[in-house]
Amino acid sequence: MPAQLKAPSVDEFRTMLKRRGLKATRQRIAVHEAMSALGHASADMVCMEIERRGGGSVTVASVYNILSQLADIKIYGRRMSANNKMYFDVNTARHLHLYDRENNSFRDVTDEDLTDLVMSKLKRRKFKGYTIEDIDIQFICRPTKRKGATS
Amino acid sequence: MPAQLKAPSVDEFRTMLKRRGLKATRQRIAVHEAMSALGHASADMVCMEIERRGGGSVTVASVYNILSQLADIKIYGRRMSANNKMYFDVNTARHLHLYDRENNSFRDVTDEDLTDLVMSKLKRRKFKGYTIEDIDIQFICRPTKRKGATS
DNA sequence: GTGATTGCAAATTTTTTGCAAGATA
DNA sequence: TATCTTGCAAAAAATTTGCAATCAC
Repeated sequence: MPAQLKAPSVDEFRTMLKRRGLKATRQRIAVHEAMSALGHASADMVCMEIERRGGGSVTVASVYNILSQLADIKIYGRRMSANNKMYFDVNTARHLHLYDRENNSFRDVTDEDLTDLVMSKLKRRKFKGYTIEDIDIQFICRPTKRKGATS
Repeated sequence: MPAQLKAPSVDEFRTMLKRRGLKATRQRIAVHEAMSALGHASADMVCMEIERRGGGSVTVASVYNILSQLADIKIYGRRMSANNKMYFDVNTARHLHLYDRENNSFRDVTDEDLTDLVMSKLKRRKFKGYTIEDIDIQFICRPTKRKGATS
C-alpha cells in the first residue's frame, strides 16, 4: 500500500525558513502543521484544517500567499487538480501521485523503479527548444465501489 | 520532433456529435475548428481564436459549457495547467504531454514505448480501493533560452 | 526598533447558472 | 414544431493585491 511520505518536522521547517531568511511566524508554522497533516491540500483546505485544530486562525489570503511563496522557493510543490483549485504538496522529494478524480484528492506513490525507468528512457529524448525540469506521473483513479461502503 | 496529433476533422466531429444525439450547432463547430487549430486551449483562448478567424463569435460562457460538455462525453480531454485555468485537449488518444511552465502551453509527445512500458509496470501494482482509469505523464519544461530569440 | 508579514477588504480572474430568445433536426 | 442550445447578465468560486497594523528578530 502506498504510504504517504513524511513531511519535514516543524523544527526542520523552521530551519528551512531560516536558511531562506524567512521569519518563523505563527501563521507559517500553522500552515505547515496543517500541510503535514493533510499531505496535499488547497488553500481553503489548509484554512479549515488550521481552524479545526484550534489555536488561532489564518486568513485565506495569507494562506494563499504563504503557500505560493513556499512553493516558489521549492519548500512545497504545486499540483494541478481537476477541480480548478491549486493544490500544494508538502513533500518535494520526487514521487508519483494517485489522483482520485471523484474526491479530488492526491496520494503519494513511491516507485523508484518506475521513476528511474522513465528518467533513463527520457535521456534519449530531447525536445528541441525545451529544457526538461521535472517529470510528472500521475495515476488517474476512481475509488472502487464496494457494497456497504460508508461514504 | 514531437508532432501534434491530428484532430478529428469537422465531418468526423459532426458524426461524433450525432452519435451522442447532440446537434451540430454553429457554435460547437466553431469551437472544434478553434480547438483543432490550437490543440490544447482554455476557454478564453478558444474564444479569441474564434474571433480571430472571423465568422461570428461565441460567448465565453457558451464556450465553457461546450468544452466541458465535450470533455464529459470524452470527445475532448481535460488538462490541468499551473495557471489555474482548465485546458482542454482536442485529442483523446493516449499520449504524453510537454508542459511549458513559462507560457502555460502544452505540446503532444508520442512515445508508444514509454507509455507501454509504464502500463506494463503498472499491471504489477494494485492500489487498494482504487481503479486506475488513466495514466498521465507530463514533462515539465521551460523554453531553452537562446540569444537573439524573438519572443 | 525595523523591516518582514499578516489581516482585511476590495479587485481580478475563472467558471457556473438561470432563463428568455434562437436555432437545429 | 419541439427540443436542444446559446446569449446575456449576474452569481459563485478562486486567487491576487494594497495598505495599515502587527509581529519576529
